[in-house]
Amino acid sequence: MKLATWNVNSLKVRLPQVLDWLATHRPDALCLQETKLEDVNFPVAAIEQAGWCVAFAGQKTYNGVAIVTQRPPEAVRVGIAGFDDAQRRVISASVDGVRVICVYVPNGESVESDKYRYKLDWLARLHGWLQTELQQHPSLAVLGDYNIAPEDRDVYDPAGWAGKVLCSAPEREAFATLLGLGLADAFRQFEQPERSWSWWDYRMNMFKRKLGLRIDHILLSQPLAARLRSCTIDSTPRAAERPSDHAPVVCELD
DNA sequence: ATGGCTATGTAGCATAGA
Repeated sequence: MKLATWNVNSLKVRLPQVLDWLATHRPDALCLQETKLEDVNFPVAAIEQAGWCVAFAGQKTYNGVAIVTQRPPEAVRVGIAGFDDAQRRVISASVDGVRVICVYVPNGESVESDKYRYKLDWLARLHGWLQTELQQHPSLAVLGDYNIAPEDRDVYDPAGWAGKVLCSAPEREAFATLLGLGLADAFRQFEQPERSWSWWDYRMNMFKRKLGLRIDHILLSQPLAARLRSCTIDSTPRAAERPSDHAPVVCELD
């Protein structure tokens, strides 16, 4: 079984790249973030004509999440239960016995921003909800753009980013608290190349200079972690014409 | 060099991303 996540930064712009990537990699589920499309404008027909199923929850201009699957997704839910969030950042579905949760964690803007407070509150609500979800769904995968670089080795310039949004201690503690639920960071279950990133700023030729952050993650509950065989970041789409600033992260399970 | 790109909404720039 293959699971993946990709912040596409506008599905309207990136749809051809997404369809190409799906055809090449044939995941059982691909979680998308930042679709930036209202549901009425979501390209359901194009995705279904390519042979895929899709569940989605979007809004105008910002945010928006989706799960593309080979087989019809079951028990689709939008959002975090008990949290009336106007921003479309979470969608979940059951796929072949696995509960797949697609998350787009708030960016936070800067540690001084109100958006940073929202981010930390949002992460606390995610944590509380996942606790109950894990009880109901032992085989649980949480994939998405977490907007957190968990450790200094996930940052091209740890000293320069120290204490900044994406790297601040409260954010890293929130991430560690998610791992404390018994979830494993799939990427770190293996030896990986040093300086592995999932996001590169569009500016200053950061991709060509190999300067980025690892902020997109796949977290797996223990039953799924026991089936984990690989986890990689596919940086090839980042080198394409008009790329997303994020790369897909992929894991394979027995 | 607190800029630098890219996308959206909407019609010359503002907001947001990270």
